[in-house]
Amino acid sequence: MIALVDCNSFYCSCERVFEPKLENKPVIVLSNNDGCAVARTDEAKSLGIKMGEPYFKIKSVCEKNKVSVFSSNYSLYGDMSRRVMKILNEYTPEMEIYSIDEAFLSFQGMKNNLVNYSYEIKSEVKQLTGIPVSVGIGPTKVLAKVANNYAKKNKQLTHGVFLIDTSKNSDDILKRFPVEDVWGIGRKSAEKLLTVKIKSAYDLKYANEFVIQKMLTITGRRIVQELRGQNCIEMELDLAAKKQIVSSRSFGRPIYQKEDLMEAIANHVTTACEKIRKQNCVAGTILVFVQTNPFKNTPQYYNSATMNLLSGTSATNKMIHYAFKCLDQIYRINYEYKKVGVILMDIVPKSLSQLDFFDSHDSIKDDKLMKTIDHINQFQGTGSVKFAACGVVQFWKMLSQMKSPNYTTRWSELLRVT
DNA sequence: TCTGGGGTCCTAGGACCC
DNA sequence: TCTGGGGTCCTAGGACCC
Repeated sequence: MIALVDCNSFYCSCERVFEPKLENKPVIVLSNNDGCAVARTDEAKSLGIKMGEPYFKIKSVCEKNKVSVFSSNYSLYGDMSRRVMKILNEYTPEMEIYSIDEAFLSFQGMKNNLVNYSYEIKSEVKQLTGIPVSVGIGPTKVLAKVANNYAKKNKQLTHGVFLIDTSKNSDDILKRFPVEDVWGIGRKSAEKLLTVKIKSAYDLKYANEFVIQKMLTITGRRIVQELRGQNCIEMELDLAAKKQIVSSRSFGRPIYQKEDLMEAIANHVTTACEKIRKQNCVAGTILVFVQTNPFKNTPQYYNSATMNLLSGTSATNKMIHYAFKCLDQIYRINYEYKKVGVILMDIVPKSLSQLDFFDSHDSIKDDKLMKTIDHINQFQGTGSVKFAACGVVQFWKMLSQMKSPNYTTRWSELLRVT
């Protein structure tokens, strides 16, 4: 059996840990730039606040109902996530960290009462971190997901833990489970399935798998089989290296000048290169894109430029240089830019990277420089040393007006109890 | 005024090879 | 009238996830 442990309204729960008076009150957390609601507590959901809804549209609802609104605080959520995952790992030798707030736990070969075991996990996580979780258990990942969803939606009945198997009684759950809520079935697939009258997880489970494959490709067929209790989606036990690394951000205000775009891009390159060095890899291709605001009634422009490097690199200085060359190709004057980003691709382990005859690969000097920079920034804080191209004022920075303190990652912002 | 960011997998079709 | 068969690699775009 496999368990899916999922933190309830994770970002909101993190905020509540350090502000307990928010318990049982509506809380939402906004995306970057204070754009959309990306996490809502049950209380906020029942006010009708939808996932991904722009904040400016719900602001009045929030004010009227005294909803606590937070900008996202990723250093806090990342740190809380690490704490939760560490505890989960003590309950199984095999675990897949699926996202910042979810993990699959293998219960293979365990003889315990799995439901009771899961209650134990749930209460330990709550006690040691303050984060409430729900646990779904099933013979496959898809069924564990169904079980988790059921546990979350029926808290009174399940107390946050639910097991689903391949027995007849479980079919009753699947009958009442909308097919669009099945893991891997999105809006488009649900629309297609509706044309052949498949509306529930139950309908999908007993559909002809070859017909489903025709409609939804092999991915859809796998879901059918998983619903039947047949394992098709493997557990991924070790942290796979990223195949592409993206750093991008919307601006807090409209940007016109090339110099400002360059500054932002230099920062994105810095972030992306730090990540790629962390996984001991180099990138063979860089892509830079620029974009105006599609929601605004202004002249629209989107463009990107790619550069294939002769030899892979992870050196920030080199990559900034290439990124600027890309920008030269796509920058057009007089547009109101809203967003730029950098994507690193063709990522391979540094040890396997092809060197080049004319020394455009990472020289020993570059390697030393990057190591030193990473080391300083690790101990003195991100951005303590950086390339001048990254700028100092950074007035293009994003909005983040309601951010909570970095309670767990910054000495100066520790919670004070008075 | 105001609408996020970071990923993965799959397929069709083009280009190319013998 | 009439033009093979089998294969690989690459890319863009779609769909999905959190």
